[in-house]
Amino acid sequence: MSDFIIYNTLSRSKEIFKPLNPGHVGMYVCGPTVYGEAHLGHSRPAITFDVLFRYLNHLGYKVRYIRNITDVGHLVNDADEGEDKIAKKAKVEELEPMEIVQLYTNSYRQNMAQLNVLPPSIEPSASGHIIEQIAAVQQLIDSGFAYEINGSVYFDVEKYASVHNYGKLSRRKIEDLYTNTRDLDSQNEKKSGLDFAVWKKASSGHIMNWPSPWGTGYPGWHIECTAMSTKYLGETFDIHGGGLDLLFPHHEAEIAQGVACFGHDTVRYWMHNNLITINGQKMGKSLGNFITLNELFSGTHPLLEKAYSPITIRFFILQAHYRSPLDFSNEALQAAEKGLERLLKAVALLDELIPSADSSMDVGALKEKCYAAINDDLNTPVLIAHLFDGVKVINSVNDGKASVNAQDLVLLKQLYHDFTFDILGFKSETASGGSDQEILKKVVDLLLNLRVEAKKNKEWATSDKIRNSLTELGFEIKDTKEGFSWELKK
RNA sequence: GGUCGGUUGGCCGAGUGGUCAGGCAACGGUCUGCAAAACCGUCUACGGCGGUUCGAAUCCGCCACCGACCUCCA
Repeated sequence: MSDFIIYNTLSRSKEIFKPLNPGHVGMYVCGPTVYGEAHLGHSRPAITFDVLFRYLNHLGYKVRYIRNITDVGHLVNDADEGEDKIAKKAKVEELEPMEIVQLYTNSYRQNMAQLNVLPPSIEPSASGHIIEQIAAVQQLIDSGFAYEINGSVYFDVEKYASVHNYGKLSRRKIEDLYTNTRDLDSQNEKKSGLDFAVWKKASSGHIMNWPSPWGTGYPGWHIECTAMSTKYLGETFDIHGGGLDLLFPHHEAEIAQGVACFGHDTVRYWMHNNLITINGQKMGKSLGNFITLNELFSGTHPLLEKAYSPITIRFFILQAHYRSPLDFSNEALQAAEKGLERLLKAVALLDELIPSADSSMDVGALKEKCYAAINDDLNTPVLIAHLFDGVKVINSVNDGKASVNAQDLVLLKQLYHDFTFDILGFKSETASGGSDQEILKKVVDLLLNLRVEAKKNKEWATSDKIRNSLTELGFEIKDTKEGFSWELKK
């Protein structure tokens, strides 16, 4: 089998993945800031790195996957200078900040479960790691790369850049940054406009704050990831993932903080997923064009023609490569919905195929192609294309136009089970179980048996009325040699 | 303004020097009482201009357009 290759943003090239400790992988992915409902944009990194997590598990690695919950410290923009996002929302709704945090954390987890995103190994929250963050800030001060002014602590970018390469991840030159940095009021006390806060003094109206050696305040924007990733994964770990929008300044700052603390890089492979656009424009809270996952699942948003199931969203996202931009449209979502249905139907059909003596398909070659695709920097669109090639064969076997022997059928089932469900994380969403369902099945079977009788007697009007009425109610009726088959469409 | 990325058929979206991407839609056929589903077939594109090459969507140059980051954002 080919090597597993990952595109490392740091080197801007594809590299063979070799974990630091054989058999084990440590990965850290930037999670959500829980001050609002999860939206379409949140689904892409979650799903991308879920597939990575699943695939590494499939390869037999023991993976520790950390995805944080940011519940403190991110500043809002100019409108509310220096105010904590969570605290701001709390005032508006007159709730305790931690109530907001809990509400949206629960909501996020529920949405992730709907998308069939596996829970990470550890989901640490920033508010639960204040002590570690204070320790990290102290370490930065001790190393000489951070300084305290008026109860706030800032990272000294200029000093860092004189010894290390600041900007190596985002490929920014420090001189360019100087000329392009805006002067914000709050930056007055900083030595340089490039410096960023690692600890911020709490203003009078700031609800979320903690005591520290520098007075009452809250952690800076980037320190939580440094503190929590190294706490759980060590000073050096394998993979750090996140959205492309976090490349600068967030991940650049993380690198600087890590190097300043430990004297060496902490991350071996940096991975960044591209963003989802809507009509060619990025989604953003400030642009007001973002669609929440709950709106997507229920179809309640002016931009949506209908509801789209969570697994349809998952399929839509994985049909594009994670490093390519992906544009949202109803047409594309509906195409994804039908494609997914076609794939899942064929996989279900595998259990009904009757093996023959000979085989007209090469399962081994298909398997090799599938692994080659996923091994090439998680090329899920090519992987899915290969799976569709197999779908054609599966359907042909069912039609008696191709054949598969018993041995190949076993291999084929294993292949589709591994890739469709275990690695890509798709699943069938048709309703199942429950006594209501059983009754429903009996009633529909009864009606369709009546229809079979009508057909026998060539009473086409009756037969069509039964089928058309059921179709109107959302059933799909198919006549087969044995009689009929049906399913209830969503 | 700086830095980086993109422009592929009706739509989405792979692909990096010659050979089928794939899905959706459309059209024709097989099957069917008629359908549906499935299968077979058709639709063969690569922003513009120039260059390199026997050969370029793929490499190089220029131009146009779009986007991202530089400011909280997945």
